[in-house]
Amino acid sequence: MFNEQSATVSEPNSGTEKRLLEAAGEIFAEYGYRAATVRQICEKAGANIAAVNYHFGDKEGLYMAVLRSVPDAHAEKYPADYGPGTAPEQKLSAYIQSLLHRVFDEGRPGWHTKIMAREMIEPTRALDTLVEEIARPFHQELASITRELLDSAATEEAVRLCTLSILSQCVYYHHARSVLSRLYPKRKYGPNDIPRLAEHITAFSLAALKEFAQQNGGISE
Amino acid sequence: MFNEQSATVSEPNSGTEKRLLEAAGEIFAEYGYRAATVRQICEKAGANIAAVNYHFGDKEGLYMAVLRSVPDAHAEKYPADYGPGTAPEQKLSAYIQSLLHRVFDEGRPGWHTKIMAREMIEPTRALDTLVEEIARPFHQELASITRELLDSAATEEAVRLCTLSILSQCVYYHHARSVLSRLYPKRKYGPNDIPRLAEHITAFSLAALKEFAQQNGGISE
DNA sequence: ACTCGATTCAAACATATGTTTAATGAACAA
DNA sequence: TTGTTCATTAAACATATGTTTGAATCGAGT
Repeated sequence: MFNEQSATVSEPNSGTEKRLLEAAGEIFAEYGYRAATVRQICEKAGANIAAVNYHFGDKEGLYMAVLRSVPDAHAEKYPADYGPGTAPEQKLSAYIQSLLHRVFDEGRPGWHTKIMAREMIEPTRALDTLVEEIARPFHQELASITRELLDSAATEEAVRLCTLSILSQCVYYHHARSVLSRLYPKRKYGPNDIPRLAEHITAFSLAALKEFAQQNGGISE
Repeated sequence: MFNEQSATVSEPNSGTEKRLLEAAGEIFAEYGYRAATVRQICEKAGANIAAVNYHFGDKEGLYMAVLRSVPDAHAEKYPADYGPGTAPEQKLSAYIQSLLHRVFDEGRPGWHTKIMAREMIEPTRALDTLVEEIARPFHQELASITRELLDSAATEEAVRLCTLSILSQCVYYHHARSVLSRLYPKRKYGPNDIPRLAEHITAFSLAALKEFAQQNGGISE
């Protein structure tokens, strides 16, 4: 068995573990679990090839550790800081802006988004954890905002569909960025466009929700 | 060099090529270019391992041939059949339904959607071809509908953003299906839900577009 | 029946990659 | 000092996978 202690309990090691996690985060996010190689990761971390197996058992152990190691670096970096008395319209705007920042972030919090995007297409055993710890609270937060904006008589299913409609618009610019950059080479759809995109998505979604609210919860079946 | 003739010109071969293309389409769509193995493909096609290299040069040649071999099997299977006099609202509805069918299709036309989804996350050299031959006409078709629904004074950029907003909702249920099935295990979001999803997306998008049209083209900057 | 090109086949080859192993070093306690 | 434990290292190992090779097989034309 490998050194399981140091993976969970922080110890005064020589930092190899930390460097390994850091390097693995970048590599996994950029190349995906399968395409990323332990040699690549170890080289970037300045560690020996056997370091991964020694510290994390195997490649999958390292992957899981990476996901566990970032208990959500995003929330503190791009907080959707609305108070309890804020109007739901402003909450939505803040939420969308925050999510777009997260989506376009290239640094550490960006890992989660990129890795999640890959897990969607090519799920690994880590997906269950990711869904429960990250996706579900994220969905629920937006769902509560949507519920406020819809009529109180709105079905849970209507709330859910609208939530997904809003969410999909935000993540699309990340998912489809390789296609968009080829379709519209002049428009970059990069981090600089966040304000413009956020404004559009917010207006688009608010308009739809307002209309639905007037219709008493929209397509309640 | 390999037998390049038979890859382009149809000849009375013993069908190995055709079976190879068929098998490769499924495997590539399911596992992605990288994870798919030529042994897997050859086994499914009932061909020898060397068949791929003989008929297509290498694995990438087979991949390209697969993409080239389906000049769009979808259009004939799920036509968005609206005439020239149709109201734009109905065009949008038909377009969304058609796209959802395409997205959820498991058979041959479904290849394109699945492969495109993978190319978005992990682009190969085939992406440029895919974008020009498939994504661009598809985007433009929806853009023309959006343009009709928006005010005539709408910016091209506004049209583009709204088009992407609509498109994103449709593809999201495919992209995120692994996450959605875990988030809401009771709701399947499978082929059976196409009518419901289409109705929601159409209503959501139409409501937003109507509002934008009243505002004279929405967020024209 | 024979020939020749195209096709198929089993086997080998080369490489990439995750993993293991045995040796070495470093820090520290007895 | 000596011995023990943890960490690191280079090398080897096992496997998977794309590709190549040379022989065998098939089919059409003469």
